[in-house]
Amino acid sequence: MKRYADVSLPVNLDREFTYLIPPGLESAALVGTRAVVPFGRKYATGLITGLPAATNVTGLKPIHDIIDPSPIVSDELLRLCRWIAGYYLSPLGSVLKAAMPQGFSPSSRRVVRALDALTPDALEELKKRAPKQAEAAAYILSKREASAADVARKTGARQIHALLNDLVHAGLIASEEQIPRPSVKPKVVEMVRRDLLNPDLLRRALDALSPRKKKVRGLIEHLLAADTAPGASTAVADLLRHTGATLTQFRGLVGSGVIVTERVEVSREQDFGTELQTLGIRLNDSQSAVLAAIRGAMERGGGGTYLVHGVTGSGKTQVYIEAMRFCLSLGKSAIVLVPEISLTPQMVRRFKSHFGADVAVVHSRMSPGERHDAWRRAYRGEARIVIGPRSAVFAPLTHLGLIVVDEEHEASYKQFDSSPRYNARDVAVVRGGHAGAVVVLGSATPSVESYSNAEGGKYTLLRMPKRIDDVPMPSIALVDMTAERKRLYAAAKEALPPDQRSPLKNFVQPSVSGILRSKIQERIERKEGTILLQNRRGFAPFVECAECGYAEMCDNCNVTLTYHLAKKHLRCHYCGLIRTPHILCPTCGGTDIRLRGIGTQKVEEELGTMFPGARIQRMDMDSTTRKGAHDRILRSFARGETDILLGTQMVAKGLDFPRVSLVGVISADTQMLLPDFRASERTFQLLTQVAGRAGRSSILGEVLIQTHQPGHYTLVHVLDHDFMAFYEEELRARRELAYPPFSRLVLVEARGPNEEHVRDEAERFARALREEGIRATLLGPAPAVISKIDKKYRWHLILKCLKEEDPSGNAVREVIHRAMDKTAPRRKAEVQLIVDVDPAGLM
DNA sequence: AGCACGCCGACT
DNA sequence: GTCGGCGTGCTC
Repeated sequence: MKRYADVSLPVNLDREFTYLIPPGLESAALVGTRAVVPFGRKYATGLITGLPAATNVTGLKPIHDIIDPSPIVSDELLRLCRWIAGYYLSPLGSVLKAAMPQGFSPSSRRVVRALDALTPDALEELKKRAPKQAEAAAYILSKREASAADVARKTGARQIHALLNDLVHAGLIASEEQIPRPSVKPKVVEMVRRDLLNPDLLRRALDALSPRKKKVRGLIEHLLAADTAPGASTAVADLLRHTGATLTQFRGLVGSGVIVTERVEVSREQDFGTELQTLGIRLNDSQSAVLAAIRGAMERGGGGTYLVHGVTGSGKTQVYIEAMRFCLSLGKSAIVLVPEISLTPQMVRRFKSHFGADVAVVHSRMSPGERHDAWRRAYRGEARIVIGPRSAVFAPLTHLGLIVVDEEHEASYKQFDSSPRYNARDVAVVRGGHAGAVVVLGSATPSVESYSNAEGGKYTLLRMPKRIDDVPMPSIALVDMTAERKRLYAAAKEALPPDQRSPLKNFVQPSVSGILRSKIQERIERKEGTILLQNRRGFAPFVECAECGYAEMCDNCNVTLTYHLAKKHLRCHYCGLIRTPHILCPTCGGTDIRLRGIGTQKVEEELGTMFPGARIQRMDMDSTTRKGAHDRILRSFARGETDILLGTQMVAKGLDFPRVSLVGVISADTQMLLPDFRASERTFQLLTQVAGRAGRSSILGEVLIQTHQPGHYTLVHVLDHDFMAFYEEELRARRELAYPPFSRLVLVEARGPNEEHVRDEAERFARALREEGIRATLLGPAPAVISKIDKKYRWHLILKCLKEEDPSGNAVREVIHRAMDKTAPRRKAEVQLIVDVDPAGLM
C-alpha cells in the first residue's frame, strides 16, 4: 500500500506537496482524485498527482478526505496539464484549476463563535482597552457565529486574523476551519416511473379514496391513463403542477406503496432547440477529399495534425460534422473548439441537430451549474462530443479520436489575462499527439505559424479552394477615402460664392463614401442584405479640443475615452470607467470640443439620416449584452426584417445568410497600422472573413473596403483573394525582423501601481536573464504601448529566440525559470511579474 | 496566493 | 497596550 501522495494545490506555487495517506483512505487516494488537505492554517482541495514510494520530507500531515469515488482527471489529461505548466511557465495548480469547472477546489473558511465568557460586561471592558476587537466581538456576539470574512467586512479590520487571534487568546471566542461541500451539486429530480406502476394497486387506492378528494383522484387517474412504455417517467414537480395535488398528498401515496419514485440526475444545460437536419447533403470533390484524408488518419489511429485551408463558404463545417460522425462510429469521442464569438445559438443548433444528446456545449454565458453538468455528462461518457471555446480543450473525454479547432487563427484561443497563458490551438495539437487523436485545424485564413508548420511538414495541408455549389468569390474593391475627401472638399468649396472660398474649417467627411452609399441604396431597393463592418464600438473613440488638441483620457488607463451616444457619456474600454465629457476644454477653456473618429454608433446615426426608413440593426458588445439579443438580431436579419446589419467583428464570424449581397468595411486602417507585428495578419484575416459573408447564393457578392491606405500590401492581397501572396509577403517581413514563425517570443510584463518600482523590477529581471546567460534577443524593458491600465503601470521586456538556436525553446524557458527564482525574493509585493510564452500580441 | 510573524511608528 | 502598514518567509 502506498503511504504518500503528492498533491497539487490551486495556489500560485510552483510545486506539489506530499501528504500521508491515513489508514482507511489507502484505496481511495488515487492519482487524479481530489484530496482535502490541511495547508498552512487552512484546508485546501488539491489533486493527487502522484503516489511516491518514499519521501525525505519530515513532518508530513495526513490527507483529511478524498472527494471523488474515482479519478476525475485521467493520466492523459494530467500529462497534458504538466506539459502546459512546463511550456507556459505556469504553476501546475493553476493549470489544473483551468482544466476543471469552477468550484471544484473549495478551500476552508474560518468561522468564529461567541463563547460564554463573551458577556455584555466583558464587551464594555474590552471597548476601553481594544475598541477594534470590541467592535468585532460585538458583531460575533450578535450573530453567535460568523465567518472571518464577514467580520472583516463589517468592521473594516485590515488584519482580521491577528485581531481574531487576540480574541481567541482572551478566551472570548472559539475559532475553527470549516470545509464547504462543493458548491455545485448535480441537480437531482424525483421521477415517477410510469412503466413500473401497478394499475391494480392504483385502482384499489382510487376506490378507497373519498370522492371529495378530487385532486388526488385526478392524480391517480392521470397515472392510470398514462403511457407505460419502457422507461417512461414523469417528474414529480410536473405531475403536481399538472394535477394540482399537494406534495403531502403525493407523499402519502408513496408512503403507502402505491407509487414508486426514483431520484434521477438531470442536466441543467439549456435547450437550444434543434434545427431540422438538412437532408441529403452531398459533399463536393474537395470536401470529400479532405474528409477522406481525415478519415484515413482516424482509421490508422496514429493521430496527426491536419491544416484545412478552405476559402470562406467552402463548407468546412460540414466536413467537421462528417469527420465527427465517423469518429463516433469508431467508438471514439471528439472535441470541437470554436472561438467564443462564433459559438452562436445558430451553430449550436446545427451540431445538436446532427448529434443530439451526444453533444455537450460549453460557453461563457453558462451558469456554474450548467457548466458543471456539461462537464459531468462528458466525464460519464453520456456526451461523446464537447463543443466550446478554449477551455473545452480540457474536456474529460476518454478514447479521444478527433479534435477540431475551427478558425484556428483566432486570437481568442490564447488566454492572455490570467495564468496559465495557454493557446488552446497549440494545446489541442499536443493533446492530440499524446492521445493519438487526429487534430484538424481549419481556417480560411490560416495563421502564419500554422501555415508555415504545414509547409515545413509538421502538419498535413489540405485545401478546399472552391466554394460549395461553385458560388463565385465576391468581387472586392477599395474606396480611396483620401481621394474621396479631396473631391468632397473641392465640391463643398465650389458650392460657395467665389469670394468666400477660404479654407473650410468645419468640413467633415461622412464615414460612408458616395459609392458605398449608392450600393447600399441598391440593396435596400432590391431587398437584399448588407453587412457593414466597423471594428470599434461606441460613437467616437476620441473627444478632442479643436483649439489646443487636448483629448479626453481615462484616469486609470493611458487611453482615450470613447463617447457613447445612448448614455451621452465617456467610457473607457479597458477599465470600464464612466464619466461625463467636459463642456469646456479643461486645459485651454476652449469651446470647440469635437467627437472624432468613427464608432459603430456613429455609423448607425449616419445611416439613419442617409437611408430614412431603412431597417438598421447594430450588433456589438453594447447591443448584445442582454441574453438572447445576439440570436434575436441575427434571426431578424435572416428573415429579411433588417436591411443593414452593422457591427464590430461579431458580424464577420461564421454568419451564413444567403441574402447578403453587399459587405462594406467602413475602415480597417487603425487596426492595420497598430504597432504590433501581427497587425497586418489580423487585418487580412478580418477583412477576408467579412468579405466571405457576401454572395453565398445565386446573388453575386460585392465587397467595398474603405481606406486611406489603398496601396497597403495587406489590402492588395485581400482584393485578389490571394492568401498565398499575402502569406509569402508577410513571411518575408517576419524573417527580416526575426518574428514568429522564425523565432519564439516570450513577453515579460512588470505591472504595478508605482511606475518606478515597475521599471526597477523589469530591469532587475532583464539583468537576471543576462546573468543566467539567456540566448535570446532582449527588447526593452520599456513602457508598454498602453503604458497604464486600471491604475497599473506596465513595462515590457520582449524575448526573441531564434528557432534555429533553440528549437524546442527549452533552454530559454530554463533560463527564465532560474531568473524568476532569482528575482522573486526581493520583489516588491505590489509589482506583478507576468511571463507570457507565445503572446498573441505585443501591446 | 494566504497567512503569520516581527518590526516600526502613531495614537492614547 | 492597540492598530495599521510594511517586509519576509512558509505552506507537506
